Amino acid sequence: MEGRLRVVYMGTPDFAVPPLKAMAESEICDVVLVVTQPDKARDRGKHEQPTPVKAAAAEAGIPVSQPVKIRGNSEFIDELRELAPDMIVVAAYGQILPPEVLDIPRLGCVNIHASLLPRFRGAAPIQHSILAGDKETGITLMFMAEGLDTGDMIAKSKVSIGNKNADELHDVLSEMGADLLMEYIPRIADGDIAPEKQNDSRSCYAPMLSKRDGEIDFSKDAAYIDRQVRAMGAWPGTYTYLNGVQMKVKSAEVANGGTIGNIPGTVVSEGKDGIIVACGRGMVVIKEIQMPGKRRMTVDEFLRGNSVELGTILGKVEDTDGEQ
RNA sequence: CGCGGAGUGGAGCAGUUGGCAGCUCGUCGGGCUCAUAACCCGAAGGUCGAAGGUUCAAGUCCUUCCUCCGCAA
Repeated sequence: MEGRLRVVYMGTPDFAVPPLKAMAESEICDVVLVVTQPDKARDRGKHEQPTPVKAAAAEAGIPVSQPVKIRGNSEFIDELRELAPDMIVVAAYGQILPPEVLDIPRLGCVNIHASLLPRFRGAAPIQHSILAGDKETGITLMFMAEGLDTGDMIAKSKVSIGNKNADELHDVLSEMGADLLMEYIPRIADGDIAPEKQNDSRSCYAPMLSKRDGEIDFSKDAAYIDRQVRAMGAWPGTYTYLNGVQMKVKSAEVANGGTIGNIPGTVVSEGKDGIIVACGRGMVVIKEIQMPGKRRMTVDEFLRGNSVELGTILGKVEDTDGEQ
């Protein structure tokens, strides 16, 4: 390949930061513009905060653009066209790119997706791969098409899931994404690739998660709850209710023994190792929790100053709360 | 100025209408026991987040500030 590639980078959350940094430090391309979602008022205090990608771009001295909406925004699309990028690289940007944008770069639009496509197209592939109980997941580098994560695949990189939670997997995948991207940028420029179509019949979706996806249903299988706790990670996090008060479950796993006969959610044992709770099938031991206004702590710590009666049933108190 | 909770020995908590600062666990010492995360006896360890104010007297009431956290996004 000849000279440096002109690249426009689109991304928003932490996941998209390592690839941006890798490109910014690279000799093979110039990131001429970073596109990220508009700042939003978030967190306690409600102050507007830059997206992680914006912060990283600022540090690297790269100009940033934050269109509220790209589709139908001819002004912004013209701007992109004038930049004449060789390639647009996208990682968890948060907006669907319209066809006019996909056609702009000479070498195409390349997306870094955190799953082994065609499995788990969509917004939350990492979480869903854990929740589904998959043994492995990975990164797929692909060309973007009009559909949601349906484009031709350029390369994949795999990782075993094991007992990793979503946060750990996120960090690993994010770095893998950066590595895979840097490995393939020159090859894409030289045409040294063999894009592969996705087998649509084997695809499935990983829809965006909501807060409610974090509520534990103890009537489920203990193994499922174990996966749920790992899948939800820092956000949305898993929770249940202890005597009517929300209790975040930060860490839990399947407990040995398969006692039956208890109502799901019943606390059957408590001690240094955690609180053991009956599930629809099997039991889980809750090891780390967080109560409102309190910091995250181990169950051992919690029990020093609080007591949980055996037989207490965890879960939402049935009352007039007519929300569903 | 989005709503709200919390800062008390190493850890987690209690502390009533202001009146000697407590509990559980841990730590250290000793004892019992074939033995133990068990049990018994004893000890150390706290400027009660910071500063100011009210009071004979403030962990407790008032003011300001700092830190942590839940909801909401």
